[in-house]
Amino acid sequence: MKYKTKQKQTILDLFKDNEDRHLTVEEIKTLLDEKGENVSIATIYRRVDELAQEGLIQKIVFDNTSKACYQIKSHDDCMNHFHLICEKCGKLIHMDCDEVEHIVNHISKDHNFKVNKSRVSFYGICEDCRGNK
Amino acid sequence: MKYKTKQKQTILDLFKDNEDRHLTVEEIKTLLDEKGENVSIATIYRRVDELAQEGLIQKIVFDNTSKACYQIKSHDDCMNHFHLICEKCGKLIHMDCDEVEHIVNHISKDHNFKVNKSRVSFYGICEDCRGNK
DNA sequence: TTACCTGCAAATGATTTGCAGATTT
DNA sequence: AAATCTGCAAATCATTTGCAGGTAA
Repeated sequence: MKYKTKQKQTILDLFKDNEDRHLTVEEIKTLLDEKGENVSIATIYRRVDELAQEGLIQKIVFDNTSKACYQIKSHDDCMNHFHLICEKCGKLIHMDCDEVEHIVNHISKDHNFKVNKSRVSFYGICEDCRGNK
Repeated sequence: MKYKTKQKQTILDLFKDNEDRHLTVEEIKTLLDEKGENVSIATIYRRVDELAQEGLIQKIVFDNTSKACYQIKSHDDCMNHFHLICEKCGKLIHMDCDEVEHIVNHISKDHNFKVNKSRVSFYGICEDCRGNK
């Protein structure tokens, strides 16, 4: 991180405190406001974009929304990380699994494509909602 | 399709003529204009949304853009369909593969989640660009 | 005839940008 | 001091909506 400001650090810290969550820019704003850390929306957009460029967080846009989400990248990244999105209750389940790794190997070997990051989302009905039917 | 208008049919036909492509609303507009079929942007948004609701086409938003894409759904759908997106040249490769099917089975069985549709994208460097380096 | 459509132009929502002053290196 | 930042307000871009006719069932 060549340039470091209080605001940028504040934003990054928030991601560290929310390792397992996706945050929209608006959620970031609200969470920071609640902590008494006031960072303007424009700055959040700018820093979040930069953090994504620097590879510290990852940008994700789901098909059923118009807002971008951001999430901190851990060393194992999204390489073995799935999203299960319930179409009924909207719940987002993070699922860690070896299956993606298998695919990545397959793609590298059989399709000669070097994978840097992945996005794997499944839309459907979650356990709870299946029960409730 | 309970209600059918010339415009809606025109749009659906365009998707049929472009089975293998993702189209943005703007691309649809341009392609229709070129064919002398004038459908307003607002109508395209409305019909494309409806077609997606009806399950005839599918909405996709990639992480590196702010525009939604739409693509016709074939009977085998996106259940065994991957996206490989080259971060260097921007190329989008469609890849049909059994691997997704394996995962879907795994999710249903081991995670008790009924999958209706999937979104599997890998970002990285394609064969051509690997060679060019 | 009634329900739903169309195009247009105005409205909305998310994101970006220009600018003047502040902070980091 | 120079580079890059910040907040604010205005601008932009994609998408949505209200309305006054038009078309499909």
